[in-house]
Amino acid sequence: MRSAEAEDIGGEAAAHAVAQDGRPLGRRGLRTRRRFLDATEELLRETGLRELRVVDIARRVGTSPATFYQYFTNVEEAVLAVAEDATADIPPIVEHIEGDWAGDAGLDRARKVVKAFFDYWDRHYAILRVRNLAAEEGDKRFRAARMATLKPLTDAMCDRLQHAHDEGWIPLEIQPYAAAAALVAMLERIGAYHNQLERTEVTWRDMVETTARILHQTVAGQSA
Amino acid sequence: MRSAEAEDIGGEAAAHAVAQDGRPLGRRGLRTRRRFLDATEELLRETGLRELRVVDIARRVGTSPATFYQYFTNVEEAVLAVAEDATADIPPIVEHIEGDWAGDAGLDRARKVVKAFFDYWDRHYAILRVRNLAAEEGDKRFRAARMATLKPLTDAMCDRLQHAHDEGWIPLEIQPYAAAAALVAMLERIGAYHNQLERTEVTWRDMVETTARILHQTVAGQSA
DNA sequence: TGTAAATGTGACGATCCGTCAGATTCCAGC
DNA sequence: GCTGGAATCTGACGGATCGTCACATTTACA
Repeated sequence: MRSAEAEDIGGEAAAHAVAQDGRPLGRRGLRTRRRFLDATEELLRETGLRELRVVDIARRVGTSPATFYQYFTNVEEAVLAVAEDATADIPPIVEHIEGDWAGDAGLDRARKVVKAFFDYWDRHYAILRVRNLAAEEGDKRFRAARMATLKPLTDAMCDRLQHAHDEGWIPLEIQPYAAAAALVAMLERIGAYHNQLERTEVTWRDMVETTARILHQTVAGQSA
Repeated sequence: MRSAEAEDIGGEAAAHAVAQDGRPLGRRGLRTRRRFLDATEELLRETGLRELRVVDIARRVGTSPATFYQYFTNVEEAVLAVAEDATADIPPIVEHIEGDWAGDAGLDRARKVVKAFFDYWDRHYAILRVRNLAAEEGDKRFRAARMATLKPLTDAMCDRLQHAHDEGWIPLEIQPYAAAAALVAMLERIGAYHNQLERTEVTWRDMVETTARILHQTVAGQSA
């Protein structure tokens, strides 16, 4: 439910959003921009990246393609803006990571992290997978957007691994930053397709519990 | 180096390859088809998925777009064929997984697996990331292609985890299939961007060693 | 209410898609 | 080596999307 006063028109970027000619956007402009972004994400869920057409986005918003180009130079830019919005939901997950990972409390912490991460991907899967592809294809803006979400997670995880080192919980051959990256990579990939894995043999609960245990074992090692 | 006698024109699929009207392909046709596939993969490396144009593929092969459509109904189908070819390099990795994972020998086995997996991704990254996107976007053919490469790996890994269970190396709460999927997911994701992680702080060797240890710890647990 | 800024659009040339009829190349059999 | 039919290739075309521009409409506010 949105009120007219506190209308949600997007994250950081939207506040400074400008039209293609550089002028700052007014109330109506911001609303239109947001509708384009919503339509972009919807179409990304419904059809694939390659089938994403400016015409379709404009049609869904009920406007003409020409209008679209007043807000974005091309589809990629709209997709990028959607991707940047997804960064806003990361801080709560980081908070779950910070704290004590020792023993059973740590295992429970691991479960919370995994659940939060799965939930995050379930909400944003359409844009996240596209963002990651673009990042891997070398687009610097998308790479920066991915970094903005993964760095806080990796840093927090790295911090815990460093602590585990100091406590002697895990072997010295495990490089904290490398391990943090590996664990985040695991979470990211499973987040992307855990729903495809869940069948009769493997349930959502199995995936969460097992992933949490791998995570905990790696971060807390012999702490129990 | 290719001889005229034993010309490599592609994997399984190519042998049964037919033109769009159903006729089987002759010698020249198979060669042309292979050139289209090579050009497709090259362009996938050089430009992105969204920029992949039939015109460009045809131009690179030195033929007209019309010719392309005699071999494939659209770009997706050519991309799919390239993806299916990449399955051929999987068996050697599976062989590395099979065997005893206990103790230091197991750790060494883990290293071999990680190296082999990284190498596999380095060779095929362009097509693999596109294949995975298409699979996640719901395309059944791409999903099947991914399954064809990941299932042997996951099954082999699952087998080792089951064995670890039986030996009491790892806790019962770790579900073998779920854990196998998680580990393969980790390998896949790190394979996709380990080169972006490797900087002054983290070297290729760090990534291999750390990933191998996470892998070994999860598969062999307290076996040492 | 009037006016300037903000926002939206029709129309257009360029490019790509996918198809088809017809041209060109290959090769087996004479 | 010649030839007819099969295999392969292509020019040309209608349809669709892209991205741009000059101009129309709406909004904000004095």
